[in-house]
Amino acid sequence: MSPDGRRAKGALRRRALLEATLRVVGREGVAAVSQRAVAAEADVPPSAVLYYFPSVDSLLVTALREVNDRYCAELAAVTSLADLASHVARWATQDRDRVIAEYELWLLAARRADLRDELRRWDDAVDALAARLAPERAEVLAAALNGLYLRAATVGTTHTDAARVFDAVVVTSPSSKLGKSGH
Amino acid sequence: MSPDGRRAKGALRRRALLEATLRVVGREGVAAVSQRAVAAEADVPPSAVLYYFPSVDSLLVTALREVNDRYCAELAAVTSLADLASHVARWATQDRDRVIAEYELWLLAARRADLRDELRRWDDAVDALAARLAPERAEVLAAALNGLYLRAATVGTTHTDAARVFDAVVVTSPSSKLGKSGH
DNA sequence: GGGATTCTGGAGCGATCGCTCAGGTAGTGT
DNA sequence: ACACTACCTGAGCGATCGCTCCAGAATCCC
Repeated sequence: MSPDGRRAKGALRRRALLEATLRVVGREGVAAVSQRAVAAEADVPPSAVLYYFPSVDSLLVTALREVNDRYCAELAAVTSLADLASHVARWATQDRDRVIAEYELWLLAARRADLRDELRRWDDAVDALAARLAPERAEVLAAALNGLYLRAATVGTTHTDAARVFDAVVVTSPSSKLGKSGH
Repeated sequence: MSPDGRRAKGALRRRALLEATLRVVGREGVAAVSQRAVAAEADVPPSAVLYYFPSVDSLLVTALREVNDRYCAELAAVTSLADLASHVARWATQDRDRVIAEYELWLLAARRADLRDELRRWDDAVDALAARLAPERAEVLAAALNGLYLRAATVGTTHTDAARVFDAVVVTSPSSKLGKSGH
């Protein structure tokens, strides 16, 4: 192993560029990701972008893969429907920009054949979570989660909103919904 | 009323530009909408774009509003859950490009404050439909519809898939799902 | 016909894009 | 100190962007 100080510095800059890319996507969208915009956000010269990545596109793709990693990991760590509801509520309240950024990247993946596998990872993570939390209602839960995720990008969804929907998914009878809503 | 041939011709070109815009969005995404790209798609000179619309952006916004009109009208015409399921299935099979295009425009609206009302129209149309088809389960149905719509852009959802999810939304007991699945 | 209005479209300006490249800088091994 | 190598960067090229401008063609009103 050579603890080459040069390489270490380089790896640090590479990471800074990736995070700068995510910030730009969150703030202004995928379309705003350009060599110069990311460089300015990361406070490095524009040519550094194309030194660490073969193209601007590959930088974007790498950032997308990283976002997907984080999302899948977050879903994998969810332990219960109540836990899931609080995640959804947090997305809708604090992380709205992040949710929109993820949607933009998701849409990018939906359009490009070479990113199809990233879409699968996303879907598989959702399906696995749904199957784990509500085996008999997995399909509905997966659809509801995706739907709430979409709503989170639109308008503020509160914790009780999300919890109520998930309750309704697994409840034994719709009339029992009168039992309790606010936990 | 004056059947001015000049204005009639102009209105025709204006409409051709709008539909060309939607085709470009469907095929290559919002980012690909440029003065020259739309002009080429509509087979008019580039300067015509900025004659009929004050800016490229306003052309895009007008196209977005039109897409939203169509989507809301389509939802308003749905009569039953079975009907809704067949719509979802058709989106996923034949209209995948259109769905992706609508998502791109939806995302554009989610990011811009001046298009917030279009987002509301979208959500209201979904909520109204859900309340109409399943009054006691409106929230879940709305979330599930949004979730299926998202899945439609990803991977092929069949008619029975959608129907099964909607059945599960309104079914009285999850154990009754054993009754019939493949219909 | 004449004149006003509406539409058409080519030229081109300044800005930005992704990307290339030659040369400069800095850390490494001896 | 030295050459060596890996890392870094400013300048700039060709292409495209949104948009302006203006001269000409088409059409309606009189």
